[in-house]
Amino acid sequence: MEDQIYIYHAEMCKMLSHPKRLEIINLLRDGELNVTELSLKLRMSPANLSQHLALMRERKILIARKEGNVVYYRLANIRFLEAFDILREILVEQIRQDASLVEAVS
Amino acid sequence: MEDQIYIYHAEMCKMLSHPKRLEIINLLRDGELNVTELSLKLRMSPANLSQHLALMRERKILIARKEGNVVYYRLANIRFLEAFDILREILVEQIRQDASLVEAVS
DNA sequence: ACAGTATATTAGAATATTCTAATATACTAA
DNA sequence: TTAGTATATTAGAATATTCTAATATACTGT
Repeated sequence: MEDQIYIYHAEMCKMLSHPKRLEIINLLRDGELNVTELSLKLRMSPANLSQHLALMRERKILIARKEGNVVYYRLANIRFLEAFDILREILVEQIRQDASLVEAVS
Repeated sequence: MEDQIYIYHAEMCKMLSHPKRLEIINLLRDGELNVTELSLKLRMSPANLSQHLALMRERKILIARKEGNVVYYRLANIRFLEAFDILREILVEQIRQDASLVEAVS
């Protein structure tokens, strides 16, 4: 079924549909970080973070590497950053347009 | 708040997180289509389609143009297709890798 | 004004997602 | 072996999303 590819595609997008998961992707832009480091930077509990990381691991957005007691995460594919960046650019453009609309009215 | 941009970004991704909405974006790749046309191609009820279109309009992913009785939709920004295409490429790559893994094992 | 067509909206049930809190597992070092 | 640290898992309540079915609105042609 051709439909199936859209279902997979949507599932991948779902993984990008949470502010903290997006922030995780952005934090891992320059390389790997462990769970404690991520937890501090994201200002969220390790338990909750761990749930998001598990999802992203399952959907092959992240790869985990265990070293002793510590688990390091990195992006499974650098191209996720391309998609991330394009969407953010579109967003910034839209916000800018909305702002200048408000300008024009006031 | 810097967090706010991640929230907007996630909301945009949410709009891409449904198979039918992704198919809508792909169908509008080459220009506009009206609701009846979309409804036929997507094999979904006009009522349900209309709900998805409304969401995508609100989030400025689509633009509607009314001509008499008929409403034509088009992409608000062609760059959504760039994001769409990159994610699909990543996906196809992943599926291909999984397939060759199955090969290797069997 | 009326019937027919195109699209939109609403209500509400079914399902999915997300969080917090509690508990479990894996490892390290004393 | 025991205590401490890092990470993961589970249960379950709160919230959000999605669908179907019914109804509403807007327009066209007669």
